[in-house]
Amino acid sequence: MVTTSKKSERVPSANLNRRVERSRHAILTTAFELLSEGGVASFSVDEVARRSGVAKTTIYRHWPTREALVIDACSRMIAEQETPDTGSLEGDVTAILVEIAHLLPTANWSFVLPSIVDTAERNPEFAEIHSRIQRGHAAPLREVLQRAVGRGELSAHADVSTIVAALLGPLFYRRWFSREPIDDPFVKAIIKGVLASL
Amino acid sequence: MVTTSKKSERVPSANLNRRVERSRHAILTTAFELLSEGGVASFSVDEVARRSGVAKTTIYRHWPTREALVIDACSRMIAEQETPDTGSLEGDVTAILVEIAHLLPTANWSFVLPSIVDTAERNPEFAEIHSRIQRGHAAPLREVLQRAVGRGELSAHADVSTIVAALLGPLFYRRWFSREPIDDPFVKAIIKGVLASL
DNA sequence: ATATAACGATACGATACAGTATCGTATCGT
DNA sequence: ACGATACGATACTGTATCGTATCGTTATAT
Repeated sequence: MVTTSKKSERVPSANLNRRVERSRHAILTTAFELLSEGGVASFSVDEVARRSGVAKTTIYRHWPTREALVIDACSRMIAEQETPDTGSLEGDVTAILVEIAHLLPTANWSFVLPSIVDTAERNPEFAEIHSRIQRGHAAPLREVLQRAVGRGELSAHADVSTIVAALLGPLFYRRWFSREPIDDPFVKAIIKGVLASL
Repeated sequence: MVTTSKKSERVPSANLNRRVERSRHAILTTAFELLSEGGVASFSVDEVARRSGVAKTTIYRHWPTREALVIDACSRMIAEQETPDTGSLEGDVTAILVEIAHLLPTANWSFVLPSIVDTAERNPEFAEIHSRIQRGHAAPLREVLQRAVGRGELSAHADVSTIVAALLGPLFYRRWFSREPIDDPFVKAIIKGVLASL
């Protein structure tokens, strides 16, 4: 996105303007907020302009279409999660799932994700974003599982994808489908069940 | 919805008109189709009128608002599923999950459900519909689990809700989140894992 | 055969939204 | 200080939608 040029001395601003940065930030922040509240469907450029105080003209100076802005805002919603290293598979998995269980009812992205999933059902661009978000969620689990294989704690034949689904699936199910609370006993029961059957 | 009156002889039509029935059916069929294609957000009464050939005026004679029509159409999307009785818990659970695994990538409701989930996140009426759909999905599982408890095949202390989440969660996860195929080996692996840890 | 109810066609008002155009002003880098 | 650039305000076009109003036509039950 950053303009690169061979003759960097005549470029108006090698590092972006402060004003531009301010505008973009204000717009994106409001876009986040709006997405969290109403999802992708009810997102409108006019409303972003109203709330952010930035003129609609300026928004269209930075993003060519509404679609582009929504996609940009969604892309920055990917939850970066740290990968724990407790030494044991059970410890790692527990740390990850407890963290997710804590985020699921509160984090902003958990309110927007259904909207993205829905849109992704018919829109390839959103399918791509969704895929990236998804990989982000599963990445720490995949890593600790691979490590467990390396330590010999887990069979090299174990199907990591299946285990991830068995661990994350029930939590996601409770958040968006059965809408039951995701408390500690539940998380522990899921972990115990999955690890016991390996 | 059916009009009941004490003086049934003076009522214009005790059993509804054929015309009314035809109109309602044409409208609902088109509404289904439209929902399957674009979800709740992109659903419009004008489009239903265009496709069904039924005048918009007529649609509003039967449903007071767009909202009411969408809700009615969604309500009829609940998948009725039969409860198997193979004699063993594993047999019953397998029958149910294989059936769901087969429906998930194909059934109409699977394309609309994300949209309903998303809408339910902010709209109580849709939350209610979603809840009914959800109970419908889980009902057969709950029943065979209860039966297993009755037979002594399953401890009376077993947490049925947790087991349902452990079984359905991974399948739903693959359909809408990781978007991986839900093949027979996967389903079997999930069932084996859950039942083994009881 | 006829009255009643349902229907179709069309037009309408109100609102929301995407995206563009214009023009004057404020801010930035130098 | 000054020129380039970004910004704000406003207005505008075009479209989509909801929901209503009107009125003539058709199907229905009896």
